[in-house]
Amino acid sequence: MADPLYRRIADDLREQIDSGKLAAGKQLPTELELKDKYNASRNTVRDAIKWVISLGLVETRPGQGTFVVEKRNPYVTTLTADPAKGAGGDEVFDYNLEVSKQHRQPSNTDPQVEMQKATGKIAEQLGLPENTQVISRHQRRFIDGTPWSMQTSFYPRGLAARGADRLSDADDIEGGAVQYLADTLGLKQVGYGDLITVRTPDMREAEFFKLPEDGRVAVFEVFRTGFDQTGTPMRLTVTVFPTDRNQFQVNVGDVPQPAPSEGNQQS
Amino acid sequence: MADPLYRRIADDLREQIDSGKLAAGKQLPTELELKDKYNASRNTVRDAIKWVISLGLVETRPGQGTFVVEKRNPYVTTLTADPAKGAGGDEVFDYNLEVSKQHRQPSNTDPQVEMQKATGKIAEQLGLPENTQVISRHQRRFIDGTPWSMQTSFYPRGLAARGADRLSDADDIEGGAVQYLADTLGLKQVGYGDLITVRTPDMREAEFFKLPEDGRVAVFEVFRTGFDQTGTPMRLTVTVFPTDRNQFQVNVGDVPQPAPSEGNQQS
DNA sequence: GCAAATTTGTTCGTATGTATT
DNA sequence: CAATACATACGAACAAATTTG
Repeated sequence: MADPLYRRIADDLREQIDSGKLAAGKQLPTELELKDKYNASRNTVRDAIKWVISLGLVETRPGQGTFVVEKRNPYVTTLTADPAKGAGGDEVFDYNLEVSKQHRQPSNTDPQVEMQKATGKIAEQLGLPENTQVISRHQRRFIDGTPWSMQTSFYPRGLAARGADRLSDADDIEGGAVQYLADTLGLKQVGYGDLITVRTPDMREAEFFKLPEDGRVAVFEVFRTGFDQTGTPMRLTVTVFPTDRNQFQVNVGDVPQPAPSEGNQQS
Repeated sequence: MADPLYRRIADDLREQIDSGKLAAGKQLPTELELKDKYNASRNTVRDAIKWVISLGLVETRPGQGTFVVEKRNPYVTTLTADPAKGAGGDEVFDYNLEVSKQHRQPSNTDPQVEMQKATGKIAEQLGLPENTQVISRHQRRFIDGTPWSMQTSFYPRGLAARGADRLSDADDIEGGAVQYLADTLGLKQVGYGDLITVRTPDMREAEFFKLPEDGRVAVFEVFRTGFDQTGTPMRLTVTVFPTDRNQFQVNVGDVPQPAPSEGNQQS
């Protein structure tokens, strides 16, 4: 019991939440009530609450109170493409299809297209010199109306110059960009590599996903590099997903059909 | 300037770190110095520091000061097995091999073997009724001496009864458990599925990985379910990795040899 | 090895501001 | 508009960890 007071209070709150005595969505006693209950000052009680906030167990709403966080129903993205569709089909199409299969309603914004200079990681993954012009296509996606992911695809600008000019259009590309590149330039994506990382969200991401500004909810950042038949990177897709509502599935070899995780709930 | 004072101070500190004016590993001014610099109280300065801590930019060390965090060199785990080795070879062997390839020194503890009752997710993934006896084999791994992952594999107890009794031994299984099961029982792992999730670490994990106790550094939890030739789950491996020093690579189709990310550094 | 100085950690009190009901 | 509840801010004192002389 050498632990500081605010930690002991926090541990007691945590125990009540873990045991289900304080159910998800329920309101905790107010700061003033807790102050009396634990014979502590209001500041100490607030320190205890900050601790359990940091553990991701509760959240405070100004003027309302402190509430036990509700677990979200995670959406599972399968990174290993269905062989039937070839390696890494259309992102948007796949996405809408997969989400529907989990009986949830997908939607997405129109692509926002920009010309940019490739820097750092983008140039590196695409195998281009720094500051080469690239086409950037950005899209935001929702599931059942809640923001789910932000995606930006980068293509070497040379592809548009060589005839794939619709890459620069701010419209969805029917059948997907990969199929379009195969049709117009004979450029086939024969494989891709995904690099999965986790970091704190930046301000734009926190705003879009409605995450707390202090970065306590991390985001996945997935870098997908697609390769053509010559082994050259043909595109890089960077997708950001909040870790509190997303999971990934990777299947290798023979995996029985109803994948072990489907429309599930986290422990 | 409607922003509260502690946020303005925090933003100023953040800017100095992002711009490199405060380099990684360097010490920030002390709380008393910052208090003078910003004409704020010590408590307000401390609130500002707590904010940048939450953003993962700095850390405080009692008695020493506040320091800009050093980025870790991430270790990249490839989840899609090399086809040459068959689907999902030996975990330990693969691990040591892969780590060596990234020119870093792997090590791991001896397995800690226990008999347990399958509950919740474990029973579900293994396709067993709740409270069925399972063999649990737990191991901890290090890279260059720093703790890197905690892994627990669960096998239906029936496998040991049917002749694979070394599953219950607290020793490394030469050539890997998957190979051992193939040799003794003719049970071949023909495929596996990985489910990648992120959550806050529990106390044991925080202690082992030396993570801050308040859960601001999340962990990956990867569930790997292995299937035999009949499509039956033969084992479940749950591995926990801190997100601040781990990344995952998934390759599908033809991906050129020097994988795009190798011994790299995060942006 | 110890004592002093430095620096962050904990706890209280108090006052006022802002958001919501 | 009033009441309630969390947010911001300051001041103060003592504790604990670490470094330094």
